[in-house]
This record gives sequence, structure tokens and C-alpha cells, in this order.
Amino acid sequence: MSQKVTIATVAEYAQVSRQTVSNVINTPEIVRPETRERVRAAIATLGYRANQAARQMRTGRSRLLAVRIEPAGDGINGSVADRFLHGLTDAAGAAGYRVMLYTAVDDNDEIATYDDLLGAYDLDAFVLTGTGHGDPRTSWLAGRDVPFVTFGRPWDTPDLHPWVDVDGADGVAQATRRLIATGHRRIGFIGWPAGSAVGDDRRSGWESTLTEVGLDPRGLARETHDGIAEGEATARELLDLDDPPTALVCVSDSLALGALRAYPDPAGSLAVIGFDDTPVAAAMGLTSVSQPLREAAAGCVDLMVGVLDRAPVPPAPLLLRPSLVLRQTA
Amino acid sequence: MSQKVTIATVAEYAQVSRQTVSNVINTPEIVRPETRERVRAAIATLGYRANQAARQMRTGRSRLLAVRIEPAGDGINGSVADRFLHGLTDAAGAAGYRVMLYTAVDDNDEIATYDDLLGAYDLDAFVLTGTGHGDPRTSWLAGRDVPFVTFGRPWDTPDLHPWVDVDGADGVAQATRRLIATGHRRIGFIGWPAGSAVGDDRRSGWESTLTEVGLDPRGLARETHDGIAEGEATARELLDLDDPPTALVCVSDSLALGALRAYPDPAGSLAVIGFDDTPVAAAMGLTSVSQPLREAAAGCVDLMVGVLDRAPVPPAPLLLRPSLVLRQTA
DNA sequence: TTGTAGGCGTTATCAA
DNA sequence: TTGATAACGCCTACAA
Repeated sequence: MSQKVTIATVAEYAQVSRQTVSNVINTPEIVRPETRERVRAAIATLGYRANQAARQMRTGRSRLLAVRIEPAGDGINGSVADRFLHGLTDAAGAAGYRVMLYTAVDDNDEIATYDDLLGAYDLDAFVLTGTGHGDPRTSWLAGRDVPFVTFGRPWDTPDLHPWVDVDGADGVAQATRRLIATGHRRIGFIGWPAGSAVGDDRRSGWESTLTEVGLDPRGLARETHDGIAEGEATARELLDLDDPPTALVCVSDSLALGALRAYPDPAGSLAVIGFDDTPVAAAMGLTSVSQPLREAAAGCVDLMVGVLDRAPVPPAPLLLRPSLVLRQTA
Repeated sequence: MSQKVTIATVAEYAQVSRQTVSNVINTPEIVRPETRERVRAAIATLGYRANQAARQMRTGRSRLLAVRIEPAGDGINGSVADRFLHGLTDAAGAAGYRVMLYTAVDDNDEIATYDDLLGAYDLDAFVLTGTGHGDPRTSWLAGRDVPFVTFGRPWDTPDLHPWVDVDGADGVAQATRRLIATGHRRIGFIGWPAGSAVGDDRRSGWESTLTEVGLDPRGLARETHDGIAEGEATARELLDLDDPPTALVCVSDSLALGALRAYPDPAGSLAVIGFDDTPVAAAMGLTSVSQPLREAAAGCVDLMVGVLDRAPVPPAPLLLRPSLVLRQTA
């Protein structure tokens, strides 16, 4: 590696003072165009890059944001996190920020990590994913004025902080309408146990859509934990009804894949739609609701930059609309 | 947030000089035990955390390592990257390092990013994944003495840098032996086009195992690009042979899932084994070769710490053994 | 418009 | 064993 290029190297090369170089970088408009160009040429020639550590010491800003990487879990829905992360890294990079990763086993552990990260690296902001009811993390961060954005609505205390989310109810409504449009009248729903904010929201999209068009949702919803086996068992329950559904909307792809297994005839007429458009769904031909994760990540970065760079006007939240990816199962 | 706690705050609180506090942190053995404890108590009480930016300015080390996050791709195999990343973040954290993410569209873009990252953040090391033949990235990094570790063998120039890898040939051999043990004699292989280092390695495990036990591999291997549809078509080809295989080993889960589709009877007797133990495999009951990604990530961190902290003795590479996860398909 | 001085928090050097 | 001093690279304030 060539010798370290500092602002002094550039200054010398361009025959100006260090301060002028700094000005060219930070407030170019106050430098005479002629000088500015000379300095810029020097920067390019020497391959100068401002040292973030030194800059951070002066400005207190690290241009670093942190996001938690979660264990794959059942894995099927894990790819959501992966795609979000990639989008976030891209968008952050475009805005001049870098993404730092951390892991945590639970909320308390995560809060301890905030403390660490903040103390050691002076992180500019955090991006939280998967907020739930009464999230202790948001109150901790808000309590210390640490900038953060959540991917996921603040379900209890709306608008205390910037957030981006995908309208799950709308996604499920799209799925339901698709089934109605293709002739189904008995449309069931397999959801997560009541109390999960995301799950309840998605279910509401099914219920309201049926009600709107005059169909009766009663008796056609079931709750279960996530998983293939659970989806299969629950779908069987519904199919065993006296007047069974001919189509199922599921709150996740895992449950949807299970539901597909419940119907013995592979060419059968049970329509199934999942949620998240995971790779498995694509592989299996499962119609599914797709979240615009790239846009969501970009939105998080926009909001964050808004909070960090601009006036203290809390940026407006962003609720994105998912889309339905049609495949073979509906 | 309470006032910023610096080394000076601690020094004052513990009635010592800043330097003594620094010594307690970095070279505790040279500080009198009595003083040491007093300083440690002060650190704990005040919640002091060394500022990395300042430390970096002095030492030139950032305790940061960078890894590329790749787009999900076909997604099925994407979860491999995800699990590796999680393990890496965990292991790095335990060793006092943090992981920074970056994206790149190709090798040149990635090299440009190295330059950026090195200049701006003084990264301590890079972790590269998925090395191929004649990888330009490794030569660039090696050329500037930037420490790095690869997850993936240097296929051309062995041992020029530390690496961790999983023995793909062994994994496929395990799969092949399993099929032989369960009575199969005609065992086919669906691989990637020759020339991909990883793919060729895996195929060799199949070929050598068959040969060892006196079975004939000839005519039973096919090459195709990755994908469900490709797997299905290729499997059909093999099943259409005069003397078709009764079992297939596939170089990836995607191909294996496709192969499963080729056999019309769901309860059929075509045994199939995939590679990577992706969530989809788990969901579909596909027997698959599982890479010890957590261990691989930990190994990368170990090697990196070795390079950074210790004598310039190049650490020994680490070749891990995968395991076969038995499910319904074999 | 450009240059000079000082300090951000830390650690290496050297003196006490 | 402990403490004073300087320096890492940058930016802000102020002076020229």
C-alpha cells in the first residue's frame, strides 16, 4: 500500500493549506473555482480519502449505522432479513453510510449491545427490524436521544419515531381479492396466534375483504405457530369442515407450504396463497405476497438521513404496498 | 445519555493519570494490583468504553472487518450466506471485532470498494467468500499487504493466504456412501458445468466413492446450471436412460428439488440427496449435505485474529467436514 | 479566499 | 509503578 495520504499530503501537492483542502471537501462553494479544481485534481491523483476516525473525533459523527442480524430461524422466512440487509447496505452506501452488524439473543442483550456500540463506535443510528408491542428497545433508544428508524410500525405508540413498514393487511387483501376474482367463495385463513401485531394486521386484511364483498369469514380462520407441519395440520382441520374452504390465505409461506401438503391431489383444486415470497415459494410455485424489501430498506436510509442531516422535523413514516406474485397455486 | 465518559473522567475518578487508565486497559500486568482494581472499579462505575475512533488514530487499527453481502440470487442457496454472516458476526464480536457490510456488483467493483473502505475506515481485515479460479480480489489484497481470510480454498495458488473451507468432495462422498448402504447400485450425479472449482470438487467425491467400491460412474453424471427447472430436466434425462439410476446425488438443493419433481410418483423410489441443507430442503424433507457454517465463520475469525495479533506465522488453513442430514428422500 | 491554532480521545515514549 | 508530553488526521473558529 502506498504511503498514507492525509489532508496534508494533498495540501502540499496542491500548494495550498490543509484548511483549503478541508474546505474543498466540506464547503466547496467558499473556495475559488480555480483553487478548488487544483485541489480536486490533487485528491484524485493521490487517491486521498478522508480518514473517518479523525473526522469522527472532530464531528462526533461516524457515518455508521448498525443493524441486527438474526439467526436464520426456521429459515424459510429468514431470506426476508437477508434481502432487507442487502438493500440497506446498498442504500446506506449510496448515502455515504456504512452498515455495521451485531447479534443479540434477546431484547436486553440487544440493549446492552446498543450501549457498547454507542460507547465504542459512536454509531450515528440504529435500524431495528421486527418491532412488537411494547418494544423495550425503542424506549431505551428514544430515552437517550439515539437516532433510530424501525422497519415495522410502532404498534403501541404511533409516530414517536420514524418508521417504514409494509402494509400486510393490504397484501392479504390483495390475495383474498385474487381468490374471489377466480371464483372462490369459501376462503379460509391460517394465521398466527392472536397478539402478534404483524399477524393480527395481516388477518384483518382477509376478514375485511370478505366482509366487504358480502362473504362470511366466520369459522374459516385458524391460528397456529409458524411451520410446515403446523400449516398442514391446520389446513386439514379446515378441509374437514362440513363446508370446507376451496382456498386458503396463509400468513406465511411456511404455513402455506404445509397447507399445500394437506391436499392429497397435487393437481387439486385447493388454492393457496402465502406471504413473503420466499425462495421456497418461488421454487414450489406458490403464489405469495411479496414485500418491497429493497424499497423498505431505502426508505429506512432516507428517513435516517433525514433525522441525522436535517432539521429536527420528524420525517413522515412510510407505509409500502406489497404486491401479489402469481404462480401456480392461485 | 449521560455525559461522555473519557479516559480522563476515569482517571480523575480513580485518582490516577490517564496513562495509568490506559495501561490498565491495554497492559494490566504492569500496573500495581491495588491501582488496577481501583481503576477497574471506576471504569465499571462510570460505564467507560474506549472510543474506537481515538484508539484507531493512535494504533492504526480499527477492530473492524468487512464482508460482502451478496444479493439473494435464486435465493435457495442464499441462506448459506446468511448463516455464515451470522456466525461471523458472533465470532467476531467475541473476539472484540465488529463486522462491516458492503455490496459489490462484480470483482472490479469490489476491489474499488476495498480501496474506499481501507482509506476511509482503516479496516483491519476482509473476509472473502466464494473464491474462484484466478480470483483478482485475492491478488489485489495480497499485493497491498491487506490482511484477509477467505471462506473457500485458493484453488490455484494454495496457501498464499489463510483460508477456511468445507470439504465438498467429502460431503458428496458421504451422500454417495449412504445411497450405497441403502442398496443403490446405479447412482447418478447432477453437477454444475465443469470449471467451477466448487462444483468439480464435489463431483469428485461422487466419482471416487463409486470407483472405490467397484461401481461404474460412467454415463451417470450430467452438468447443468443451477435451478429447479434445470434439475428436473436433467433428472429426466438420466431417468430416461436404458439402465436408469435409482438414486441421484446433486451438487445443490435447487437441483435436487428439481430432480424430485422428475419422478412422478411422490412415494416413489428415486432417492435424492442435495447439498447445503437449505431451509427449503428441510421443508421438503430433502436429505442434504450440511456445511458447518458456524464453525467455518468462527474459523475465519480465528485465522484473522491470528494474522492481526500474532507473529507473522501464516496460520494453517482449516478444512471442515460437512455432515449428512438424513430426511425422507434418502 | 486562504492560512493558523487548537483540540477531539487515545496510546507510545520517555522521564520521574 | 506512575505520570507528563506529543502525536495520530481532521475540522471549527478565528485571523490575515
